[in-house]
Amino acid sequence: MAERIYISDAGDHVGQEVSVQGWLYNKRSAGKLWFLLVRDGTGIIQSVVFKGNVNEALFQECEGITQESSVVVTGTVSEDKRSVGGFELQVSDLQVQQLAEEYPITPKEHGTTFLMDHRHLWLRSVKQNAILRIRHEIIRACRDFFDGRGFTLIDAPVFTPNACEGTTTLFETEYFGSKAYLTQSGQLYMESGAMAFGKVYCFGPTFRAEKSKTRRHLTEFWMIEPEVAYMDLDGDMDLAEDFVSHVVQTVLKNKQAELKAIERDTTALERVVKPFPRISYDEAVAILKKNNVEFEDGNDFGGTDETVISEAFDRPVMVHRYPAQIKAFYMKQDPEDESKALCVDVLAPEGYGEIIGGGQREDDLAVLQRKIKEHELPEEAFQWYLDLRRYGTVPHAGFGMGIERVVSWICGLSHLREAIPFPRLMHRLSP
RNA sequence: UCCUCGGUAGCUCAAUCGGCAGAGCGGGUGGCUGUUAACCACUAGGUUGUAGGUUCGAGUCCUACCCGAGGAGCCA
Repeated sequence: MAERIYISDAGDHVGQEVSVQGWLYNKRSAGKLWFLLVRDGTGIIQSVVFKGNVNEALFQECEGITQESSVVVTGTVSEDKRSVGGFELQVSDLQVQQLAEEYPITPKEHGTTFLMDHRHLWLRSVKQNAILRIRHEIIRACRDFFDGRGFTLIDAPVFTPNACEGTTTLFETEYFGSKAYLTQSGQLYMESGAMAFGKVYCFGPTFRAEKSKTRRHLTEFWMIEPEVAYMDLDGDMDLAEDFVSHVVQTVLKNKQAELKAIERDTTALERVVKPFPRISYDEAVAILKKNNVEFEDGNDFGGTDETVISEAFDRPVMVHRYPAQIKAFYMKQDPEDESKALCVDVLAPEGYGEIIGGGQREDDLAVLQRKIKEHELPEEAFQWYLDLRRYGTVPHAGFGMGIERVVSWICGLSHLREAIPFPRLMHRLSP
């Protein structure tokens, strides 16, 4: 009985008879030869069926095997430069588990709507496979980073009773006769966690009912949010640049094959090492003015503004101290300039825009109560949050990083929808 | 919500001034001992998003609607 192996390990079995359990990716014929490209999720191996080596019935069967039929191929592993991947299988036996129906995704071009309609099958293709493996590596690097620094994972709830940043972008749902909302951030809960554990983070899905149809938005996306007690804005920026450079360098180290599969030029990624430039909002506005961008001082930056600012630097740039007016109620005001908030956005290079938003939180009870009133938020719903300022309040800070935006940036994707297995967009709820 | 663009074979697209609805891929049949999205020959495949209208004649022009894509705003 031939040993069952994964295609990624084929190089360790040259000269041995092994079997591979997978699916037919593509096939070609040349008279008395069949070239079956078999994939098993770990790779693709060319399996050569020579008429003289197998019985007539098996050779005949090759003709009928359709794309994506599930097959178990047995043969001897050999090294061959003519084969993509360098190894191939000289087939001695082949079993068809199931003869697939006509497969909709052919090796030729398709439009994105069609591919998105078949997302459950599209995941099988080489590029999508590579992207999602990189996503996995990014997530692992994120967790390793915080786990290795003594952070405790504190899971935030998905159902929430109130908004943390306005109500227009919340998904509302019925909850035993009252209303609940799907979370748009775990931050308020992380602040609670930081007061209990010192250093915490959460990682989970968040939801925004923004009616935005752009390549940078999903209605459901994954966010990792650290929060640290006794940390100020500078410490927050130190943490962010350590974090981002660790994630990028880890992917570069461990996922070269996948980056090559998606044809990502990694020279810009190799420059992502600390320190990152830190500029104030006012300095960022000056960059826009210098580049003749029409911009009204005091506004938030748009997508093209962010691109212009980030193009002034060769690595991610941290923009801090935005006008307090355009930021959320929980942001602490800069004691040296009350009109500014102690916040920071990290802008990725190459036009990928904001990947991180965070800052130091307001830790004074009276100020927070006043802000909640000013933002016309229901104070009732925030009593538990205000308790954090009543019982041992301390300076604290944190940030949120959108995983898909980072995947999109590291992979060089043109759209966020390929950065998550099953994207949820304004016009896309299935598959 | 607003702006722009689009909807033709299973898929990707073409169709000149309003004049016979076409190609590649995929499917089917046959051929080939080293193919790399193989190739060669033959073949089947259509209610042109929907509903009206103009016209001798509409994929093409007009009206309304439906669906989608990109962008704006907003954000990670």
